[in-house]
Amino acid sequence: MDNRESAEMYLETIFILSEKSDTVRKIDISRYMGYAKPSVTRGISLLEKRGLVTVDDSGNLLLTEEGRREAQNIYERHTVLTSMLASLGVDEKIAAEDACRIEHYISDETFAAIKAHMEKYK
Amino acid sequence: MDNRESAEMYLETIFILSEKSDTVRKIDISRYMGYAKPSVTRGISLLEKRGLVTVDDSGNLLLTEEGRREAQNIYERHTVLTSMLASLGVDEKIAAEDACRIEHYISDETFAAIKAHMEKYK
DNA sequence: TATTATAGTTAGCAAAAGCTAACTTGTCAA
DNA sequence: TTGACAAGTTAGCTTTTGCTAACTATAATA
Repeated sequence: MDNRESAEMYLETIFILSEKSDTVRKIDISRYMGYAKPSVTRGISLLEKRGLVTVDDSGNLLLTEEGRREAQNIYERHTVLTSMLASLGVDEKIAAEDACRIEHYISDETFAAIKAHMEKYK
Repeated sequence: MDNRESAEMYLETIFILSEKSDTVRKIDISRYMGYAKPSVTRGISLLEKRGLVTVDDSGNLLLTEEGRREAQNIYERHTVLTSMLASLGVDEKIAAEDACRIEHYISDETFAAIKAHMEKYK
């Protein structure tokens, strides 16, 4: 959770699954990400400690306000980067895969520049 | 050395230092990367095992043909990505830092698309 | 009620890649 | 020749983040 890729992927996954269903449990994360249950247990508990996620009595995951903000940021990076790559002619699937990796590594400044560029030319 | 970022950074560093000086030792890598000597000892030995680097009797590092090819690839990614970001208006220094991170994570296809795009508009 | 399935946890392993402490070795100067 | 510094190695620690094995607890079903 130091280079934050892992934490960001958990957040993004919670966010994505929340859009599709009104309840998201750890097992859903586990299946979606292809991770073993104990990995998810720990991953989520780290997010809880950071105040980004809460878990209610029924085991439903909820993003806190800060968690939601972060998740949305990452998801936006994902979509903008994917469409940027696709606009360069990269195959849609590969574009999404690459976006999914680099979304964690670019600075705010770089992302802002890419986003501005995409808005200008769309 | 699994997501290959680390190995690629060692290769790239050897390549860059080779351009500036005709001998490159582990201590030079250590200073350039800001890593402790034992980290470099291990990093380089993994590259040796993979046949990407050799070390001569005087302790000079030499890229093998394959090592050189890989190092050059990464370095090219670095330069192309940096100028791509710079062309979007990202500050030169930040562009280089970001390029240095994402150069390890984009697919060949994506890199080819970016490179083609840059060549077209330069 | 007893059984079984599902969700989740605990304990502990593994790999990668950084680190420090402390050692060896070789070279060069006094 | 001796002493000291510089380069490199060895041993072993640390963190992150995946994993499996085995457990618990809850809920549904026979």
